[in-house]
Amino acid sequence: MARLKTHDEALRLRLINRAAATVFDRGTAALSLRQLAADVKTSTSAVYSLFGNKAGLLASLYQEAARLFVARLAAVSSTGDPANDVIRLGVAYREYALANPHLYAILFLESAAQFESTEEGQRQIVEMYQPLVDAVRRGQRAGQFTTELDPEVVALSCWAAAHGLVSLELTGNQPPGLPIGESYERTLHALVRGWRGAGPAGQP
Amino acid sequence: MARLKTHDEALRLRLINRAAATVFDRGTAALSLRQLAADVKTSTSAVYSLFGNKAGLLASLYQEAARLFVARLAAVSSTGDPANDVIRLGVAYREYALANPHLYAILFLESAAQFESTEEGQRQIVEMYQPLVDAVRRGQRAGQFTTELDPEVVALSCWAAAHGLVSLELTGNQPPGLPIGESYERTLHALVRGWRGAGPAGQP
DNA sequence: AAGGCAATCAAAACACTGTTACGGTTGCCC
DNA sequence: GGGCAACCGTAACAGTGTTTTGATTGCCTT
Repeated sequence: MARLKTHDEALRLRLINRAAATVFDRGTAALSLRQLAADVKTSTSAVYSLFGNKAGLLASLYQEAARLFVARLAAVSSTGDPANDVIRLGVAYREYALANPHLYAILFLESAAQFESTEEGQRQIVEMYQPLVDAVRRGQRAGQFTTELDPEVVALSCWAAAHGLVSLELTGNQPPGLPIGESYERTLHALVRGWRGAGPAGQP
Repeated sequence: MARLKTHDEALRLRLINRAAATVFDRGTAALSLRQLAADVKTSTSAVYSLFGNKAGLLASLYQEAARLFVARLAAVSSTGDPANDVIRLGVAYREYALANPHLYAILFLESAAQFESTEEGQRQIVEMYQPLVDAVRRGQRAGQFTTELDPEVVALSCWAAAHGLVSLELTGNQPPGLPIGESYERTLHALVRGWRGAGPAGQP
């Protein structure tokens, strides 16, 4: 098993950085513990001492990816137009995903209920959602969104729209001849417009 | 390499069915060619003769999953209310995904630009999109959607919203305490409402 | 109709993978 | 300083996908 917090913090960092680099441009399936250990001039048992196993290493990468992601969203300043803030958060979401496709994949695609089900993972998810939920709440106060629903519900739908478009784009499941970049902001605008008024009933 | 269309079509079917069953309830990572061959009372080289390699086998599973998916969507009849047809297509989409999570994963999650980039894969994608595009086009004619955009764009946004919610649900990335099932139809309704009128400019 | 030939499947070897058991060295604490 | 636990290098284990080898088989041509 793993004993975590004694000696070589430096080795731990080197392993994490090298692993992140490999995953960053070749994916988690291409990450070999043997190769990783050789790259950092150590041996596989170091990985097992520090992270327990490969899943533990990937969990650490998950946390690192989440940290960067939260920072990216936090860098989106809030203006006096909350509805537009939601759009801008969505744009930042896509920018992060396109800039770090493999880290994004760790966060949202190949997680398969491994890290998120832990208490720490749940906390990370809530932290990632927070800026969007806040923007929606401000938008409700400003009369830009319906107040018949919890802000979390509206935020989830915006999150899912952004995630859906980005993930179709990254996995190559977009229909040919339809560049997603051109539809992206338009879709977010349409969704925001749809949440402007009206609950389950149909009138705007 | 593989020579495809000679002898044992029966063996090919047994392999596909068994592989589909395993992937269906344990995922592609848990699919071992050795175990698969043993289950069907043959040897690994049969797999290589028939499918080339594991990727080829998974490509065949992709086509099978796509076939089932297209059939599921085609089973959604079109009514006189196209906007509502879009919602019902979205519901069918989620039903398929929840009933066959691993096949859905093959189609949209772990594809990583393997099968979709082929010509056959592109054709499959277009075929899957078709019912939704048709419904949107009917909705445009009925005045339920803006006519300032191609129906493909509106359809893509609805597709992405459904895909986003379902994929967050399946991978466990939903924020705690927010069952997606309750927000699902509401989100689709909001999006349809948002596409009712107005192009890039903001007025409804 | 019989022989030759290419294709198909079985068995085993190869090059990997993650993981675990074993030892020696190292650093800390009493 | 000495005892002791922890860390990490080496090597073995179990499993994977793939390739090679070889034998059987079924079809096709002469």
